[in-house]
Amino acid sequence: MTELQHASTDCTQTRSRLLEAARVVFSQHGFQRATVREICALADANVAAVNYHFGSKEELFSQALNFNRLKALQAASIDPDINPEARLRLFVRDFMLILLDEQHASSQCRMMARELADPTPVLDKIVHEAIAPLHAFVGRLLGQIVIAPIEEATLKRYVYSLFGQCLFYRNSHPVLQRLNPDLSYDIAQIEAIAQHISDFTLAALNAKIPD
Amino acid sequence: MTELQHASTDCTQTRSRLLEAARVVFSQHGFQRATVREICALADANVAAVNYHFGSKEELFSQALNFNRLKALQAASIDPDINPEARLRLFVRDFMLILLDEQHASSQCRMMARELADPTPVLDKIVHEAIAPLHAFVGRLLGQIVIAPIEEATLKRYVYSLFGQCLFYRNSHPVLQRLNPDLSYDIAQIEAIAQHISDFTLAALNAKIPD
DNA sequence: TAACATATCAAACACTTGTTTGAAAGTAAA
DNA sequence: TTTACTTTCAAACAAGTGTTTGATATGTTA
Repeated sequence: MTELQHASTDCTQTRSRLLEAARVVFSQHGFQRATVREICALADANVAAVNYHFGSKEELFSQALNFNRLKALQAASIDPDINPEARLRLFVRDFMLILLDEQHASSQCRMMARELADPTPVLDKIVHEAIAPLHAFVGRLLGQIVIAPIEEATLKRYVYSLFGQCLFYRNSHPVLQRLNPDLSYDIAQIEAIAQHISDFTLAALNAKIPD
Repeated sequence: MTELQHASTDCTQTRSRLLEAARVVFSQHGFQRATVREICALADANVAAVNYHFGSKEELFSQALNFNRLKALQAASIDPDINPEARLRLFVRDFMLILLDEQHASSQCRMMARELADPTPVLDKIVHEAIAPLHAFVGRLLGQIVIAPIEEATLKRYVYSLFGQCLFYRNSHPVLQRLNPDLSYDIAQIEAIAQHISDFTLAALNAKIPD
């Protein structure tokens, strides 16, 4: 059986069930805490299935990663007919939906966010294929908003300030949950958060102009 | 031997060596990945020492926590003789030094920051004793800067925006390291980061006034 | 010194983890 | 059907983990 057949015929049912289960479990517990046994249980497969189909837990994680949604996000915020400020608002809104909306079936991206603070061997791939382009994209976007010429290093700090605000809601979620116990995000709340971040960031950027 | 003696006599040498080693190892690897064996090796003690002196790894972690530095930070930024904006700048500077300066012997605080995204049984204690007061403190500070009356929820989002920017440099450190491989922070760089965050935040807050 | 509590240690325990194995079941072509 | 190959499975493996144990040292007190 060739590679191509291996990837398309229905003998891959278990394989794709594993991938989907992996995304759920990894995004919930992170690479380290997620166990092969839990993934296999969710996929209704034998414990040995992961190593048979993927070779290792790490390779399963790597193949479960999917950056399509992040790429689509950038494509959607690139329309030249709308001004940069509005494009930023669109971007932040979609980004926060990816990060926070559990219904949004974007566990492929959420499983990524968990690993940023806790290096796994796959982090190099994540940074190279997803984060670096994303930072470059946001850098260009912010560069169009701040009209005055600014140094590359300064622009970088703006990018960090924006991502810092966004990622806080995901990274510090366990803390926020304890600070107000009835926390849960519906779409309206996520959009409100996104609007705050956009307002806050745009206000800071625009105030830079007079300098 | 009473409890009091137990805490003061020199028979506690091993005990305090364990506490110090725990702070180093926990702040480096986090609670989950840190191993009792590594802590004991660093403390030059037997593996059984942790359970003999503390009962469990978790209790060792709990006792190794120390919020004094965070409390001192708040006390230093409360001087009423300087205006709120300058107090904010002081706070952010000290906070970033705690978060980023490896020399600064503040591993007690850094070991805390690692756990925020990855709940351990001790997170409740951390949130209750350290983070909640810290958020409240920064909330009051920001409230003095934004003169116009704002809702409690809005103020909260300002606090999140500030902490998000600060914590980003710690939480996303593995990512930043890969984005520019020659990354390392000396005091001047940390102060530059702190200044950016303060500038960015104050610009955003001041721009809010006309609304 | 003798008796006693405390502290240290090597070894083992109990458990979880990712992974491997070898047999059984399923599938498709000859 | 027979043959060859793929997939599944229960069981075991190997390594790492926090913890416990029982003996041995150490220090204190009577």
